[in-house]
Amino acid sequence: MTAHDPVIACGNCPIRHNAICAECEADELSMLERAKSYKTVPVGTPLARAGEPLSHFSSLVKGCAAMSRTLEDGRRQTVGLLLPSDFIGRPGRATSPFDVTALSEVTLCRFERTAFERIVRDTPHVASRLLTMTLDELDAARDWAVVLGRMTAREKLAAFLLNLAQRQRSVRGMARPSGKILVALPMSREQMGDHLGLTIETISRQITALRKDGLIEVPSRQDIRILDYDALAFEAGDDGDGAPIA
Amino acid sequence: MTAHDPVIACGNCPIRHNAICAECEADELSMLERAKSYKTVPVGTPLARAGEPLSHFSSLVKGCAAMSRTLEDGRRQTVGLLLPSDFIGRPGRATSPFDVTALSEVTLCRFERTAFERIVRDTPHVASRLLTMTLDELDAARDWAVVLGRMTAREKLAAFLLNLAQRQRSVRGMARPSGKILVALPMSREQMGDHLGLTIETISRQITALRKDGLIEVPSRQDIRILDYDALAFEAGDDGDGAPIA
DNA sequence: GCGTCCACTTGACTTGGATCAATGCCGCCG
DNA sequence: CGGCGGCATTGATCCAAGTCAAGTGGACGC
Repeated sequence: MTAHDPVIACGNCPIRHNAICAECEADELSMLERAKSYKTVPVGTPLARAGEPLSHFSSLVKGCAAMSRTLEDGRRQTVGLLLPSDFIGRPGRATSPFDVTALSEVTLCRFERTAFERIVRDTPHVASRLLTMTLDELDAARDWAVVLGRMTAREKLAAFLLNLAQRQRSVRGMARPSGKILVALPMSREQMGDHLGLTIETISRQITALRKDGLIEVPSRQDIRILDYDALAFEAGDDGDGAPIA
Repeated sequence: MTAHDPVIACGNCPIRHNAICAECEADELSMLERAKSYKTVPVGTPLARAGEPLSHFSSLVKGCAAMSRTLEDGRRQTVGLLLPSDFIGRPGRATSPFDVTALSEVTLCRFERTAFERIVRDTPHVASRLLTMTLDELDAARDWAVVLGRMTAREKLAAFLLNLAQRQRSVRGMARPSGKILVALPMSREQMGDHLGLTIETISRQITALRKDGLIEVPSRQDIRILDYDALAFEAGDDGDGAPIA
């Protein structure tokens, strides 16, 4: 993206990790250092509420959160699952268009919003990195539209498990996995339903079906072991051409 | 977003229109001028194919296009409707993740990809504008997920008509409309179905239903007149709080 | 160790939208 | 002007997922 490769790493904080490079002045680094602060919150904490002001731009360092919208009659749709390296908020807008809720204990790397806007404006590496991240999120959101609009319940569940497996692995630095993979479900069946546009009962039935078909094991409520990655990818309508399912 | 307001306008081309400002050097302007070229193609032209290289970054100046993915079994989902000011392609990636097809005669303002990447890198205003546009598209894509995941066929159609009405008006510089509005449908029933995750028959039935309920008129196959904007917004689950339906 | 609670699972039935099958309508071309 | 072809509408039926209603089972407190 830029002429500089990221060099200086900083734990799981993607802003500093990806946006600062050794060739650039130390000023940028110290500016980011001064502006950022870490915060850890327990499971269930609302990190943002739709329409309400958001004082910080944050990047998720640890844990898992869900971005969702709830209609007046109670129907809820999760529009994004946030895992480490994903961000909350945006420069140039004071309010969040969605609710964001911590699905587990969550650690955030936070930047006060106006300070962050200044950083984005003055630091081409950060702006460039943020653009790349946003474009990637956009592609992922559009991929997910295919799942929501055109897939059966079984395909939706398979796509979800594969997506989760890939993202959990990629955080740990692994490429496309294969064979048996233990996937940690950081959410209840209800939240899975909200993510996939299904009811809790349908989620439950499809988990049972995939289990009976030998594609997955369910060691506990919050874990699913994928027994045959490629077979599950086939169920998800992924023809194996590497097209990412979100 | 930036310290500079856009001043120089250029027809419907959003890059130059929004990204260049009178306070900045003339160099930026002439660089963009040299790099860009216009191209007009007839209805049905493929503007991009999923997985295949994309030589240009383009912005849509006139007409309408659909971004879609087709599964192997023929199921298709439109993941984005492109209207004037929307863009095709992205810096930093040579291939398109989706098919893009012209739904009408389309005029593009095109920048050769590597030249555009240089412009984005060297011109903070363009980069900043592109980031804002991408963040807006991301919000819109996530809003659409609520429609696809949680709405009934009737609600989906209502949301679609409202969305189209708003976007067609906003191009012409109007805010949220009300009363009777003629919406031009730049697509077949099949393409509407692909956009909403419904079949052609369901689209047809729901149009008939909304017409019989006095919410819309159907003067021709490619036009729908909204008779009561607020009532239609109610059908779409829009509580009128101004929350955009995509 | 025993009850209680709550999330999950399973079963029975309903229903919204898909599917299959005509039929209608309009534009176009000879 | 008349026939042809493709899109759109309408009707009849089917089925996947939703809804409503019991169970189950593991975690936790007492």
